[in-house]
Amino acid sequence: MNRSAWDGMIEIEDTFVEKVYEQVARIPFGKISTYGKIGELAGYPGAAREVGVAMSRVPEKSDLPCHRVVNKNGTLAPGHAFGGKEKQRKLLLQEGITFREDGLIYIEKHMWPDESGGEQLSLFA
DNA sequence: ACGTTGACTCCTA
DNA sequence: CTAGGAGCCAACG
Repeated sequence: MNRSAWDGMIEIEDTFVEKVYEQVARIPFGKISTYGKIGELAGYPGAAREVGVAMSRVPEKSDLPCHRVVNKNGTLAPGHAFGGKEKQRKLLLQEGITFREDGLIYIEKHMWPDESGGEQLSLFA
């Protein structure tokens, strides 16, 4: 088709960033993931830093749930996103994410994908 | 091709 | 908690 058909469309780029966006978009409601894990899922293990950069490049109009991506420590972004950590914390709270008293997220509780033993997926009955 | 940069992660102090 | 340093990797000028 002509390029006119792509008018206004984002160019299809098979880049690292593209795949990262896909993985982030797959994070289910009420779950969170880490930069490193997202990069790993995207096929770029160890590229946690670039995942962060990719997030910063996300257009505001995008529906990407970037607030569900946190660093492994359980802390939120320094504040570049969402207009501050407080806002991100609120977004996560609305999704049922629980925080510790020190403000850190229970990573292990809401981590996605859930790779813990697989006791949940084992049930078929 | 090279040097910088960065919403990372791990370590030490 | 903060402050460095090192390793890591892709995007960008």
